[in-house]
Amino acid sequence: MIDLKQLRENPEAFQASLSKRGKFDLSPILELDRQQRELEIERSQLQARSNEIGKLVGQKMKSGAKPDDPEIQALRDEGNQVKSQLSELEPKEKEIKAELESILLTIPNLPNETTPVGKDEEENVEVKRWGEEYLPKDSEGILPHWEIGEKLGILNFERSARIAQSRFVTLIGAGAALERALIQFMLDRQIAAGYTEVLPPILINTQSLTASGQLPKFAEESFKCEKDDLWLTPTAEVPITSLHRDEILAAEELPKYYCAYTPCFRREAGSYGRDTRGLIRLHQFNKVELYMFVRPEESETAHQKLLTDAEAILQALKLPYRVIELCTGDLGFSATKTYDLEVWLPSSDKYREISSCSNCKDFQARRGNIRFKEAGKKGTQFVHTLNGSGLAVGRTMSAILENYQQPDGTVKIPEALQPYLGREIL
RNA sequence: GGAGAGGUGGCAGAGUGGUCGAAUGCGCUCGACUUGAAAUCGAGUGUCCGAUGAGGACCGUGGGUUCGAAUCCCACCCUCUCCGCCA
Repeated sequence: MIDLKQLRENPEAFQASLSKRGKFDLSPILELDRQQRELEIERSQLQARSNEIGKLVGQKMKSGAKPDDPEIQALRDEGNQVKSQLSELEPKEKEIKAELESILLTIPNLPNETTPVGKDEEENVEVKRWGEEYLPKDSEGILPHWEIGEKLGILNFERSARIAQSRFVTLIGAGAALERALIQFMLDRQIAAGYTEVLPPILINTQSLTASGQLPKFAEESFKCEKDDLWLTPTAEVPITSLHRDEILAAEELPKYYCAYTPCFRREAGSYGRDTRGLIRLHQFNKVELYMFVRPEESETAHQKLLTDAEAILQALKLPYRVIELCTGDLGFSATKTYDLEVWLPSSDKYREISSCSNCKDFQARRGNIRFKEAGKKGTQFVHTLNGSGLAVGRTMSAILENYQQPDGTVKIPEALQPYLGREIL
């Protein structure tokens, strides 16, 4: 959530910043805010009088006055009058507050000053490439990963559609083992890099999705259990954001680095016909997520670490990738600055997103009311939160299958992964 | 699913209608004592709105009763214990 107080003081700057992302009209917010504050002043004055009356009656009763004493009767009458005035004001103020809140929740984060300005993914900026020496030399006979996988009998889509729907996969034998090995490999690396492993609930409530920014705007993207106010998590970012929701952390506890393996569930509404084959776009996939709670002054440095730690997995697996920085038009709702990692998929002759590393600054912290306090200092501050995939497991598997395929139809296992899988070749 | 208990400040835990935003203990901060530390003693210590003012809000959430609600009433949510079931 954007900072209403700052918006009030500096509306032009907010408007200018947001217009880099798209069209947003902030004037209804400012108007509602003005009305709300007016009502609040009026209301709290009435409440002050009401409190005063309450105290006066109490004092007089204590010093022996009878309840039907005219003086007390008069105060009671006034009290009733004040109450009826309040009962008119309160609902009005509540309504305005609720409306204000509901609009605020739909406003995305402000882009960072350093975020490249652009209208869509076409204008993202490539930051670097890595591992070009590992690119497959010969594109002759290169198969897409789903063909490799089905030939090896390690993944099956047809049967998965029978079990569930399209956009699901069943991993079989070495395929299941490879997935499991990748998860373990990624977690081990990230734990070594300083992250604490968590295994959160993957059914999560509406408040959690609101805190991280998936709701209210993107309800269509998540699966919901209608009976229970529970949703299937679209990414571990969501439960981990709420791990410290409504908490005031001690400053010494920061930074907090978490990594989490979870399945992720996405409805992929609006992507009909895109990536219909293979492991790239599924309703259910596995991911190892990195998440940070840091002090504001640390967040830019932390962002670099996050990126480095995600990259380290691709480097260890010797998978060629590039880093791009998202432009303002392609930035996710909660992010102020995002680097995507894109891994090379030779079958489509393209780099494909395998990780997205974002700094959300205080945006999620404000929505989730996640603060920290410095001992001896007055007041609290919002933490900064960052999240990044480290990495998407299914997409990693497809990259391995494609980049490590051999002319004889087998697939080599990256060296670093061999101890985890217990074999060198599929 | 059945029965019961309970949700109060960083934690524990008092508080059943009137200076209660809330006793007490622990923790924490500062100070004294000490060569230093521990122990002890003293002072302080919630959050939010608001202009670092006045004032207001907050004792699970939302309503209600009352001049006045942490305290009474209603609904909901959550947690715990026992039984059943179950991995």
